[in-house]
Formats: sequence, structure tokens, C-alpha cells
Amino acid sequence: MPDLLPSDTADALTLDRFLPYRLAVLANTVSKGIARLYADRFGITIPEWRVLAILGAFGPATASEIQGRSAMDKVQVSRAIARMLEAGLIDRTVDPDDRRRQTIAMTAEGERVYSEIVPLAQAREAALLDGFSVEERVVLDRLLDRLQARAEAGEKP
Amino acid sequence: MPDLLPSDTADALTLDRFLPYRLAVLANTVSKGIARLYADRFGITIPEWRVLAILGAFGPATASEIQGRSAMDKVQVSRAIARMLEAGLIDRTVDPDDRRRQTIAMTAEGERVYSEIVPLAQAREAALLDGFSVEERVVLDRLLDRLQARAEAGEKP
DNA sequence: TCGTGTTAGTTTCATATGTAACAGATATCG
DNA sequence: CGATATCTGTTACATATGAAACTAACACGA
Repeated sequence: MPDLLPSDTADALTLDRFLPYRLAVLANTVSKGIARLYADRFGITIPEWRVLAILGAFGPATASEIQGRSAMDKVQVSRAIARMLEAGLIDRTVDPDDRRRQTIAMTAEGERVYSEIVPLAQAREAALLDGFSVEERVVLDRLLDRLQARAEAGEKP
Repeated sequence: MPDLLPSDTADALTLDRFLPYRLAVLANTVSKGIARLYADRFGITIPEWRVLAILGAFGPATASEIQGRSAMDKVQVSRAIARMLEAGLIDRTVDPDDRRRQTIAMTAEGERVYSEIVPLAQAREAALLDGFSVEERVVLDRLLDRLQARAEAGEKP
């Protein structure tokens, strides 16, 4: 019998078929694999990579914009920024109109690291999806979006 | 193509469509939702819930068996066991044939907590899949298994 | 039975993380 | 104006985590 179907045995729960557990294990396996791509080579962490990815995709941004686009909380963003400033991957300039805000931009070094990581990350994503047909990728894409929406909907009540 | 902005480069990567990132965010959203089910009410953590789930599904087991069935490392299992012993949810008996091994079993209290959590967890899983047809559940099930296999395959090389 | 190697499980230590408190800047409303 | 609220970002503290060192028990060959 396939899993994820309404169970006939009412109270049995097999951990390795339990969707939240499977998602946690899968995400963890994938994250570790990706992190190894840049942890050793560039000495950056997952939050730092995410900041780079946001800046690479959208250009300079404030910390709160990065936060909004990355599902990281502001403490994670603040700490990632601190480390990246230290490492010379980004610089920041205070917004003259609102001196609370600081616009973050990649340095030339940050751009260089970014442009090296992106192909590695994309190759890893492609490897994950190796053997998936176009149709399967579309289905996966939609199912993940729906799961995310359901997960967020279940948060508030 | 002019290279005015990083986002103009051909190989741009949009974080919120990047599969590893999406999996991480989804798993995190789901895990937090589930954890709230038992964190407040029963005072147990995710590793402890996993130990309970293993014991509930397979019966008494040693720490290393729990480890093998749960994708947790032995440190996590050891710490979960220590807390659960303290809380009276499990007890352990030294294996007379091999005194390094300790068989872990739920206490009556552990069984009670387990039997209360299982329906909550299953309801949460059902809520996640609400609106998914049987066919969609089957497809999701298979895609997740294949992704997990691909993710593990990408670990070694 | 001694020595070496292996296994089960625990502890240590350095780092990562989340919550909450915080400081500084701006916004609002009387 | 001026008091208060709100926003941006940082810091402090307590807890969680993972890697590696460690202890105790067993295995097995010389």
C-alpha cells in the first residue's frame, strides 16, 4: 500500500513514512551536500550563501529586504552580514534618508565568489533532479508550493 | 549581454525557486508546526518525539537501533534518551549478553504520551496533504523517495 | 591471557541558534 | 513641539548542536 494515504490502521505511525520526518531528513541531506560545496572552498555558511544569492539575484538590498526574501530571521541576517563584511564579500553604506537602514552590496570579491558558487549550486540541483522528466519537475514544483502553502496555513490557528 | 547587474548574468539563480532552499524552508516550516504540538503540551523535543515514534513502531530497541532507524546521530539519541529517562518516559535495562548495550523501552507514562501525540501528528500530516488527491499523494510519495535517493547518491563522490 | 582492535554509548568543547532585551532613528498624534 | 510608538539592526543569554575525545565492554588472534 502506498504511503501518504489515509491509513487503515488508525493509530500506527511509521516514522520513516511520516511526511514531516521525511521532509526534514531530505532537506537535511540536501543542505549538507550543498554546504560542502562552499564551506571548505570559500569558508562561507548557509546563511552567508543565502545573502549572496539574494544580492546576486536582486542587487543591493537592506538587511530587512534580505530578511524578507530569504525566510531568515533578522538575527541570522545580521550575523551573516557581520561575517561577510569581515571577509570582504560585501560592503554597506548608511542610507542618508533613513540612517537606520544600511544598503548591502557585494564587493568585487563577493561577486567573484558568487559567480563561482552559482554553477556549483546549479549543478547540485540538476544532480538532484537527474532522471526526472520535465513533467515530473513541473509536478514536483507545484506540489512543493502547495505543501509550503499548507504548512504556512497550519501555523496560525 | 551587458553585465550591468549580477542578475543580468545568464546563469542567475533565484533563491526562492532553488530546490535545496525550498526544501529547507518547507521542512523548517513543517517541523516548527509539528514541534509546537508537543513542545508545550508534553515538554518534549523533536529528537525525543522521534525516539518515542521508533519505540512505538518497533517496540523496545537499543540506542544504536534507534539511531539506525531515525537518521539521528548517536549523540542526539544519547541525549534524547537521557532526557526521557529523567522525564520517566522510558526506562532501560542492560543487556546481560553484552553489557555495553541497553535496551530502551517506553514506560506506561511514555506509552500514554505517545498515544496522545500520534493522533495530533497524524492530523498535522493530514492537514498538510489536505486537498491532495490520492494520485497526487502517490506521486509526491515517489518523488520524495527519488529525491532522497538522489541526495544520498550525491553525498559520496 | 595478554594485547590489539572494535563497538556502544557518554562527555567535552567549540560553535550555532533563537528569544528577548536593547540602542538608535524615525514616525505619529496630541 | 514633545511624548510615545514603531522600525532597523545589534547584542546578550541560554540552549542546541556536531565533531572528536573518551570510557567501558567485548572480540579475537598470537
